Formats: sequence, C-alpha cells, structure tokens
Amino acid sequence: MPRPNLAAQLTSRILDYIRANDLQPDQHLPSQTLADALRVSRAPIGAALQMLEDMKVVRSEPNRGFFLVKGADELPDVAASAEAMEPENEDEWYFAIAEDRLAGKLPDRVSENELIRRYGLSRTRLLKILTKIAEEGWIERLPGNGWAFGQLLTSKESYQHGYQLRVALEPQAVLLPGFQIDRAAFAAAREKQQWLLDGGYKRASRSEIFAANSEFHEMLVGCSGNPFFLDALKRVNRLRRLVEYHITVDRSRLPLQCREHINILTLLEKGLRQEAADFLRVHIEGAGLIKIPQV
Amino acid sequence: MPRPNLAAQLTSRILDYIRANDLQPDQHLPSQTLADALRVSRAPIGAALQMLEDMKVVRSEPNRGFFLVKGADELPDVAASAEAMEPENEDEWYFAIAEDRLAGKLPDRVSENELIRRYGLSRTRLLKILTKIAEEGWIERLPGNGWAFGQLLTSKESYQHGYQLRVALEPQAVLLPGFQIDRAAFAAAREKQQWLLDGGYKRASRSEIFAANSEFHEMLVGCSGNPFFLDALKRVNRLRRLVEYHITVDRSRLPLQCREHINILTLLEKGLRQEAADFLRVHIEGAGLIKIPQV
DNA sequence: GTATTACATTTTATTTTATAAAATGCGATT
DNA sequence: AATCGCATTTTATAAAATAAAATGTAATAC
Repeated sequence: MPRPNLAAQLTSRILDYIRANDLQPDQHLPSQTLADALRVSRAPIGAALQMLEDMKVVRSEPNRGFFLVKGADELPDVAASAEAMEPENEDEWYFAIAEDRLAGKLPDRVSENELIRRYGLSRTRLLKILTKIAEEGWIERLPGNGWAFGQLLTSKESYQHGYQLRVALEPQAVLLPGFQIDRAAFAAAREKQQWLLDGGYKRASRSEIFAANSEFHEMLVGCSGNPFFLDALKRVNRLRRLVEYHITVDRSRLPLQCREHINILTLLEKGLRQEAADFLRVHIEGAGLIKIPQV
Repeated sequence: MPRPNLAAQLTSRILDYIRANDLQPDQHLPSQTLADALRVSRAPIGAALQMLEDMKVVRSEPNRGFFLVKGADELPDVAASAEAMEPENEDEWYFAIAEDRLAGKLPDRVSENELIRRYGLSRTRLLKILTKIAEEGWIERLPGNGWAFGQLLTSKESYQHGYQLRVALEPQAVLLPGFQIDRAAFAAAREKQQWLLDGGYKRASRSEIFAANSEFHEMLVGCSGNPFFLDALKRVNRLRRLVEYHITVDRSRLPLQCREHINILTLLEKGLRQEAADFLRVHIEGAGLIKIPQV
C-alpha cells in the first residue's frame, strides 16, 4: 500500500538541476534549495541524494549535508540506471486503449476490472485515464457497471470535422493581435522541415511524420499567444493521431507539404501575415481534402 | 463500503420513461425492457420498482411482475421524494471550487485531504473533479503532495482570448456544409430571447442571463453538426462563466443583444448564412469589446 | 548569529481489503 | 414463449492500512 517513490525520479531531476546551473565539484547542495527548485519537500530530496551518493555523484559529510563530487559536465546518464522509476506516461496507456479499440480488440462495453486485468493498471491510474477519455467523448460511463465506447472519430465525416476546425482556427491565429514570431522555434521548425524535404520523409516512421506535422502547426498557433486556440488544436490533433496511425500515408505528397510549411514561415518572417493566413488555409484544406466557405 | 444506490435515481428515470412512452394504467412493465432502455441490469430496476410500489405508482403480482397503477399524466413528482439520491452533479463541485478560489478562500497550494475535509467529498469523487480542472489548466498536480492553482482566466487579457476564439469559431460554424437549422431549437431560442427583451432581462438573475446567452450561441454552433466546434465553444463558456459571475453586468446592453440574437435567427431562417455569419462576428466582437483582423 | 542538518512527528496519497450493489444465469411460473 | 424469482458471480465503492512526503525543532557546523 505504499506510494511510488519520488526519489528515483528526483535523482535525474537533480542532475538536470546541476547541469542547468553548471555546478562544480565540492559545491554544497543544500536540501532546502533543491526542494524549492523541484517543488517537493526535503524528505524525498534526501532519499534521492543518498541514491546519488551510491552512484558516487555526491558525497555526504555528517551534519553538513551533500557535496558534489563530479562537475556538471561529467555526470552519468541516470535514465538508464533509474529504469525502475518510469513516470509511466499516462498517455501511453491512453493510446494503448485507443489502438486496441480501433483494432477491434475491445468490445463496445467493458468493465473496469476487465481493463485493470488487461492492462495491469491500478484502479486509481485506470480511472484517471478513463476520465480523460470520457472528457474527449469517446467513452461513456454507464449508470451501473462498466463503460461504453462511442464513435471515436472513426467515420470519414467526423475525421473531416477536425480539418474544418483547423481551417477555422489556424489562419485566424496568425492574424491575432497577440501573434509574435518565436525566432528559435521558427528556426527549429524550418530545419526540421528542410530535413524532411531532403529525404528524411522517406526514412521517418509514420509517427515521426505525424509528430513533425502537428508540431509545426501547434508551434504556429502557439505563437498567437492565445491558449484557447492552442488547446482546441491540440485536442483535434490528439484524436487525429489515433486515426492517421491506421490509414496509409501517401508519402509522395509530403515534399509538397514541407515546402508549403517553409513557405508559411517565410511569409510570416517577412511580416506578410494576411498572405500567410490565406496560404495556410489552402494548405490545410489540401491536406484534409475539404473546401468550406470562408467567413 | 457499499456503493450509492442506483435504485433511487432509477425511480425518477422510470417515471420519465413512462411519460415519454405515454403508458397507461394496467400496462405491464417488463424489467428487461426497462433495463435495456435505461442501460442497467434488471437488478436495480427491480429495486426501483419496489420503491415505486411503496409510492402506489405500480403494483406487483406474484410471478408476473409490475403493472402501472397510475397513467402517464397522473404521476407524482419524484424529485421531492427522492432527495436522498442527489446525482451530486459533479459540475456543482467544480464551480464551488472555482468560486472559492476566485473569492480568495483557497490558497495557492492545497492538499487533497484538505479539500476532502472542506467539501465533504470522497477521494474518488474529488480526484475526478481535480483531474478535470487540471485538464482545463487552472490547477496542477505537484510532484509530491498537493495541488497548485494556476491563473484561471483572471486577467483581462485571457478573458479576451476567449472572445477571440468565439469570433473565429462561431461565424465559421454557421457556414459549414453540415449546418442545418433545428426548427424546434430555433423556435425555443427565439421565444427565450423575446421573453428577455420583453422585460425579462430586468428580473432574470445574473446566472440566468449568462445561461440564456451561452445557450443561444451553443445552440447555433450545435447546428453546425461539428462536435469539435461545439466542444471548443463549451470550454470557453465554462471558464467565461466563472469570471462573468464576478463582474457586474451592464443590463442596459442586454436588449440590444437580444434583438441581435433574434436577427441572427431570422437571417439564418431566410437562408442568408453569409450575412448571418458577418453579423454574428460583429455581434461577438461587440460583446467582448474586441476587434481582430478577418481571415 | 545564521544556516543547515538530523531526526521525530504529523500529514498525505496510494494500494489493499471488505462489502453491498449490480450483473448474470437458469429453473419455475404464467 | 416470455418473464419472473432467486441464486451465483462480478463489480465498484468507501474505509483501512501503510509507506512516502511534509514539517517542526533541537543540535551542529561555520
């Protein structure tokens, strides 16, 4: 009945902290300072530091606390040694359930215990995931026992509904008064698209292609500074991802998409926001194979 | 350690079912039929029917089941007699927390047990609510214990972000190919707006005014048939409601708003969707006191 | 004198357990 | 043939148990 240890997770976060602040050997590591920085209490920090002591990253002196042994540069990669921690990304299970459902492995109605057994999750964890799925509208709690799956964006029609929303949102986002170019993000996006264009699109996995695409668009909308726009887009992409995993990607269209992405960046950097918005609209309509009247 | 009884809730749902199907006295009520209709098993249906027998709404014959005593018209109002059930609307608690937070009654950091004590909720229930709030972005789970409140749309700026989204969504929704007028809903909306216009706006409570307004707009977007549009709008309205409860409403502007609402209905009924969209855009911009460039 | 640790105490969040409710299967009755 | 009534199985919930996390404070170091 315990709870999963924070300490293991904290070891890697402490190392991150050391790197971020470029701390040097023999530097003192006050537990309260670390606790404040990582937003936890001193208790799990102490446990984590003891683990790091075993790994010879820090040493302890009685009544004086912990001191760095290695410098910020020579820290070990703790990810490997702390495999036990696994923040157990909740999304992982979310997608596992979605995949199984789409693959027809889950019936229309399922009970909680059935899912607990199937995925080896604790009830607490499962319930969080189911609640999230219910929020997104493709599962519903029955009055008595069990849950019932809904439509889940399976139909061609509801798939296009997602594109309709994107057509409405994205071009408008670029025109919002709060829109500001994030130089670093733009540069990274341009580089990524160029890499895809230079043959990367042939090698990249399906999920990489999808991620690159949705990250591009989310970055763009993120620059609008309006969290509602970004949130709505992310919701659509999240569901879209589930479906696009299960249809074949026509890779021949990817180079064109990449060029269009780069073009959008260029237009925006030149300050031609209206032109960028118009182009973006056509770009999305092209990807979704839809055409809707403009406001 | 039991679970809350479904039976009490089912009594009122069974009465609804009888009314909806206009059943008459002496009609047989097969438990499986009711169970299928209400999506539960026969077990809680039986318990509910026994409760209804005590209330003299039905009678039972050995080995033959339950029969209606009263007709669909003369059913008692069970809501009063089943006060014990309380579906305990989850939203109620959601808003209670929001109110308390806005009123400064909740500190930046709270623990789960603190909230359980304060609101008298079970942990299961509380966790569902907190997860939902976290989804909406105004609370965050801390790594160790407790939760930390975030911004919650308090600033004037993020308040206007909501209007920006509505300007982008609503006019476009009216133009979507799937848009179809829901005659009944349109008639009801027109009536409601007319009632407000005819002096209702002076008497109605703040929350009634808010509800009437957001229901109007959600009804409109609902006619688009695109669930993503409706979902995004509902999310904005949900947060907006929290803030608008705490600012004074300028009632002098309400009659104009109502007339505009009615005008939108009229335009749509005449098939002038483009005109309705344009007008809707100006209408929302007026309410939010914003102006943004058009795509 | 200030800052920090070390340790004891309190509080918390999670899993496990117990249990009544809900679901289900099937012979009995109409 | 349909539906009930009852027995059995399965489920979801609140409460309990417990290790982890937070916190208060005296002791120690500088």
